[in-house]
Amino acid sequence: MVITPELLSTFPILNPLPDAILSQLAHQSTVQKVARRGIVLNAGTQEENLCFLFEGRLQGVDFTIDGREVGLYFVEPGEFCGELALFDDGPQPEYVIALTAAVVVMVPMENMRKIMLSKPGITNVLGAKLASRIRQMTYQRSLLGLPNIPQRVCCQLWLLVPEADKQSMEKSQISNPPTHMEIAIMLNISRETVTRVFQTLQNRQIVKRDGPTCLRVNDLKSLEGFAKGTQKL
Amino acid sequence: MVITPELLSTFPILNPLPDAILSQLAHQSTVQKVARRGIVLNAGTQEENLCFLFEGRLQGVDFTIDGREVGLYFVEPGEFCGELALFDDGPQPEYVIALTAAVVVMVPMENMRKIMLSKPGITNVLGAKLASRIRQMTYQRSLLGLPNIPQRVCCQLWLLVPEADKQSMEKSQISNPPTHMEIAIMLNISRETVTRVFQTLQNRQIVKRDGPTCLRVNDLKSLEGFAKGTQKL
DNA sequence: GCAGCCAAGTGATTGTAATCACACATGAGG
DNA sequence: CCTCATGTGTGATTACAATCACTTGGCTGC
Repeated sequence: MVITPELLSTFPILNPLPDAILSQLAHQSTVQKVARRGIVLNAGTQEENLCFLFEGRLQGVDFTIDGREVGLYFVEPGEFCGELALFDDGPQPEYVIALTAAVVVMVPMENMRKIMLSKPGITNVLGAKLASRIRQMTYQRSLLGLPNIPQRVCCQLWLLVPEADKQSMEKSQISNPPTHMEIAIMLNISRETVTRVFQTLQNRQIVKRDGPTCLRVNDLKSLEGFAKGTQKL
Repeated sequence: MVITPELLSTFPILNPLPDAILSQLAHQSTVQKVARRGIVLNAGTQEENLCFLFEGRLQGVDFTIDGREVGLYFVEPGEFCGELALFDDGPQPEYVIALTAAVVVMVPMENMRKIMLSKPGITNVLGAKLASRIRQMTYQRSLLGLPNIPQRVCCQLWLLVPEADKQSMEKSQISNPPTHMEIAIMLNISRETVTRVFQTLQNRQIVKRDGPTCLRVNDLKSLEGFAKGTQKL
């Protein structure tokens, strides 16, 4: 598969760049197909690529001292990851793995850094990205503080509901939902516990599995209630 | 108390700035004494000051949906906080409170932003600061993944040991250590549990209280062992 | 078509930290 | 000096999620 400037410009952060730079970047970048569970970015080493997600879903993961997996964040199509080194030349602190088969565009860090230097606008956008990452991590940390585990799960589920559907409060659906295990490591709970919460939600017709690639949310109101803590599961 | 350019230049990030800019900043900034438990930065609103810590120790804290306090990070003298809005103009996501009586220098966000624009070097340093914050949060998140609670406490304690002393592996001390409660909210555990771990450490002569403002660490090796998980408490 | 693998479902058991309800110590401030 | 607030120490009890040990179900690839 060949990388066109048009393809690059589908990524919000690259979109404002002039065509000349985009086509240059397009030449230097590579497309990679990653299998489910495949490693996209390695921890510990200095990454030489910025990773743009075209299709699929990624997850940033870390490990505890005793080897347990810890889930940090999800990456959705149109987003990118691995940008930390752009700012401090340090090693990538966490792994990024593919939760589904995914297509990513790898843009060499060096080229990106040059663009950053010449285009303050891009620096600002990248800075804003770091800032939003911190906001997200702060929120995720506050989730971990919830002593009520089912509520924690509902909050995470609520986060996965598309923003558009949250307004209308009609039925919604989550495509390619993370596995129970993937949710479990994000929330610091066991896989079985996630399963049991899902069982309860299904019994109450709040969510419903629709094949392996889709989770229907039939009762957004209730889900929100459990997430916000106004109703107890 | 009056702010001199010299005082500002004691902060590593401001140090490289030319004297002219420093004296300008000095005029625009204010010193504030904050009482223990006093609020330094408010969450939810857009902060108009960058906050440099001169003396004391601060803590970034957030709250869960159900109102529990969550500890995010500590701020040590020479460091600063509240820099998120510089990048995305968003609201401050977390509170910053004083753990001890503290002296802070408040630098108006607007002025700092101007300097950022004119001095790419400063932008880089600020970007690096965000990056290091993400690294710190990632590490802290991995701590929360530890199922062994005493180990979690020891890790946090180990983090508070001055870097210099970690090399020599001699006795060390932590001045103005956080209270048990402050540690508890960082680690998502109860205050009593922290107390009990400290009891065990004291019984084994690994740490020892030396007045309310100092915690002596007599056996760094053991503490490290517990933190890394090579020994069990 | 079957083997093998991974995700998910489920019951039984257990450990362990949260919680509650105190007591005590210390220091600040009127 | 006494009071109050705050931090710490401690036992008893309990709840609740982790863990273990399975089974089931669906998909993939040979």
